[in-house]
This record gives sequence, C-alpha cells and structure tokens, in this order.
Amino acid sequence: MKTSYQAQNDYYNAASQIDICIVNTNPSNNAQKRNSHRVFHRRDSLFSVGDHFEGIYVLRSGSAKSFNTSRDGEEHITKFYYPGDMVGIDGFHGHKHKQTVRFLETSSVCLIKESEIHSLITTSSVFRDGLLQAMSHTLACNSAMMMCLGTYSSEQKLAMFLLDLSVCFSERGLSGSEFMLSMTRTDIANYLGMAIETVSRIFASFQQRNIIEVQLRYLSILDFAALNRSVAIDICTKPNTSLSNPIQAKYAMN
Amino acid sequence: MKTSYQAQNDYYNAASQIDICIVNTNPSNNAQKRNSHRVFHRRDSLFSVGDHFEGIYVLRSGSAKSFNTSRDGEEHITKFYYPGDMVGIDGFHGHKHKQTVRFLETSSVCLIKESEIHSLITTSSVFRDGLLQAMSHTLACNSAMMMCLGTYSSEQKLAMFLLDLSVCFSERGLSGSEFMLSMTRTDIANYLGMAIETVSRIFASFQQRNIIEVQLRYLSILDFAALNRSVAIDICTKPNTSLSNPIQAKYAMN
DNA sequence: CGCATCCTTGATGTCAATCAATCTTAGTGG
DNA sequence: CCACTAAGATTGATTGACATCAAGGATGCG
Repeated sequence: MKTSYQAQNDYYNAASQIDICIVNTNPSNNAQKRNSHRVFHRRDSLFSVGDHFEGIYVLRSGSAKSFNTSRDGEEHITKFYYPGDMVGIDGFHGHKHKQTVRFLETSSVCLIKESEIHSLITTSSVFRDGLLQAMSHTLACNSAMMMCLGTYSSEQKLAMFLLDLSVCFSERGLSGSEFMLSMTRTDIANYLGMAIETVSRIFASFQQRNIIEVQLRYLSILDFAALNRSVAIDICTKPNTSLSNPIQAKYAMN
Repeated sequence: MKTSYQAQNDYYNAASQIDICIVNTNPSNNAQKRNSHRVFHRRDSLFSVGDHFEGIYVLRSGSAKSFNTSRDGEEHITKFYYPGDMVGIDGFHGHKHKQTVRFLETSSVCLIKESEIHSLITTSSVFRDGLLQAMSHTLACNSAMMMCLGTYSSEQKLAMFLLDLSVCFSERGLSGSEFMLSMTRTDIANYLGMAIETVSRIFASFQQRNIIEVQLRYLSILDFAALNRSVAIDICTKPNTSLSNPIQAKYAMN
C-alpha cells in the first residue's frame, strides 16, 4: 500500500508562541541560537530523570515522548511532543528533571538556557506572556488528559487520541486526516493506560466500521463525525442515548 | 467516637513560595492586599468555566476542588486545593478559565491581580522563581497523577491518595496521620476515576486490615508502611512479588 | 536469510462498574 | 424536640469491559 502522503514531522516554520518570541525579541543573536541546535535519533534521550536542568528545549523537528518511572520500574508516557512544543519545563523545580524525554525519530531541538529565559522574561513582555500562556495551556491539557484517563472507556480514549493528533498536525500545517504515527502501539497503550491488545482491537474495530484506515504506522481518518460521536457517547455501550443527544463537534471536521 | 484531633484547614502562616514572595517583596501594600481577601462558603464557586481571568488566587484557609466538564455534562475533579495553593493559573491562556473551582468548606482566598503578577515577575526574582517553580512542580504532580489514573489499581489509587493527603497536611504543619477529609466519597471517587462504592469498599478493607481508621470524614492512618507497600505492589493481586521487592518508602513515615 | 521487534487475533479470567437495597447523618421546618 | 427529607455512605449481587495469557503473522534491519 503506497499512498501519497506528506512526510511527517519535518522542520516547519514553527509558529509556536515561544518560537516567535525568540525570533521577535532577539533577532541579533541568531547565530548563537543556531549553535544551540542539536540533532538526536530514535531512542536517544534528551534528558533523563534526575538530570540537571539547563533550560527549556523547543522541538524543531521530529517527535518525542516524555515519561516518568514508577518505583517498580514501570514507565508511563505523559505526553508526545511535536515541532514547536516546549520540552523540559518540569525542571525548574529543584533544577532537576522529573521525567525522561526520548525521541521517537530523528529530531532536532533548540535550547533556551535558563539564564536566557530569565533575561527574556524581564525584557520581553511578548516572551513573558507566551511562556505564561504556554504553561497555562499545558495545565489545561493535563486536566483534559486526566479526565480522559479517569473516566473514558478504551474506545473513547483512542478516539480522543486520534482527534487530538489530527488537530496537532493541522495546527502544524500538515494533513489532519492522513498522517504517520511516530509512536508504537505499545507507546499508545501506555499513554492511554490500556493494554496493547486493546489498542489493536479498537483500531481493527474502527477500521471495520470505516471510521479509520490504518496500516501499521500509517493512519487515515475517514469519518471524523463518528470519532467525535465516539468521544461524546461511547458507541458500543449506550446505543440508545446516541439518538437523544445531538452531535456536538468538538473538533472541526476537515 | 470523639477523638481529639486538630481543626483542619484553618488559617496558617502560609509558607508557600508565592506567599512568601508577596510578603517579602511588597511589605508596603499589606493594607491593599487585605482588601483583596474574600471569604466563600461550601459549594460556592470561585470561578466557573469560561469566566474572565482576573489573576491568580492564593487559598488562605479552607479547601477547594477544581473540575472541568465534559460535553455530556459530566464533571471530573482534577485537583484538591489546600491553604497556600495557587488557584487559577489555567486562565492565562485566552484570559478565560478552563475549569471551575468550588469550595469544599468555608474558605478565604487572596487575589493577585494579573497586573500585579506582571510587575512582580519583572521586579522580583524571588517571585519569578517562585512562580516558575510552582508551575513546574504542578506539572510534575500532574504527570504523577496521570500515571496513577492510567496504571494503578483502585486500591493503589486510594493508597496514593491517602499518602498524598498525609504529606499535604504535614507540609502545612498539621498531623499527617489524623485528619478530616473535606471532600465527599463521591468527590474522591470522581477524582480517582472509580465508583463511589469501590471507594467505600476499599476504605472498609483498609480498616479491616488495620491500615486505617475511618469514620465518615474523619480519617486516621495507622500503618503507613502498609499503604506504601500497597502503592508499590498491589496487596491483593500479586502477593508473590511482595517478598522479592524491597519496600521503598516514597513517603516518610510519621 | 535469520533474528528481533512490532502487531494482530482468539480464549479466558478478573477487577471494578453497575444495579439495588439499606442505613446514617445532616439540615429544615412545624 | 422530633418528624421529615435529602444527601451521603455502606454493603451485597450481578455483569461487563478490559487485562492477561497464548500463539501466530508481518515488518524491517544487520
């Protein structure tokens, strides 16, 4: 199956707030900035639990995951990162990173050193607002994720995951309906707090119902409305309520 | 059953970073500060989803919960707040609050207006560091919570919840082994993503095993080690592994 | 090619949600 | 003060969603 789709997670003119800030406020030291760029490969770690905090990283290309480790050595993925995302904010507290960040593919990052952050915060109101808003936004996302983990069924979790990914790619100027998953099924399962077999089964179920088309890492969303419905009302369990409730589109349908 | 225990969640000389910051950096406008204090009662809302963001609140006494609402009207509690906690950081993004904060008992809060925040950030490095660290710490807590919701069994969730509460009260100068729960069973269940009946059953089970003593809102932890073990290795399901793994105490035992 | 990683699919077991009934506590008004 | 009500909490019985166990197929790299 050779479908034409865009290469994923390439460098793009990152329109993230933080990125804009740096460019706007510090046009002079672009050379210095470029020096702080670094390239990593799949399975490389950007930093690990306990590592000294140097500053915030901005992901320029590729993708990554962050996870923390429980006492018994189990890992739990808390977030996937895509170009433009800030990575490593968790390190301000105690100057140590609380989780590990590992790349899912060849990626490049740019470091904003802590000293830079402090000076930018005081000198640039754009940067300050950007940082506060980014953090604030992250907190809101975390809340949504907690709700998802705590109350959604496996099918709802996966539907939400796909819709979120879709939005994520759309925001980055890529197709929101056809993309490559840069993470394994194991990663997805871990992230959503379910068994890998369940992920597989629900993907199969979605495919059978013509909601998605999935072939290993390649994924295409065929029926956004169905996914949306699935998040609002679990398809399998309560078919009776699906008629009484109007479909509320949380996500734009492309 | 009339046991002597401290009144909970009273005003205390809040030692939170943010609090210290304000006092240290703005000793002049204490009068003004006091004007921004407000008192609320049980079931009152500090703000609701969509409300305009005015600034960050610091909880001075009492307790509160924050929750967001899904499309079908279901609520999900994302956090409980105790004196010294910052409330409302989620509002920076878009100047609107993304969740509702509601009080669990009579409480008082102090507002740090957005304009104040901006000026404090630029003028006071103590405040700046405090804010960044507090946010960073919150992110780390969120990660831990996600891990809990995603991978822990109900018993582990509840054990962790109790231990976290214990630490929370200890940090605030109250007893970490004997305290009042200011939230209902329903709130606890909602927060941990489980059924209220399960909460009740596990409380009963803990009590039977002499791990805790619980009488409605009153709770006393008798066996910290057991709770710790429970978090590390689920007591019921895998008794065979409990011998091979040494007990690693995440929480200090009081 | 051969090995390791990743993914899929079926059979079985179990944890916890749900349903249902009862009891307790707290709040209200006569 | 006590009846009355509503909210909160407990306990038991049943069911279902999902994890686990087990086996096999696909993919990709050295």
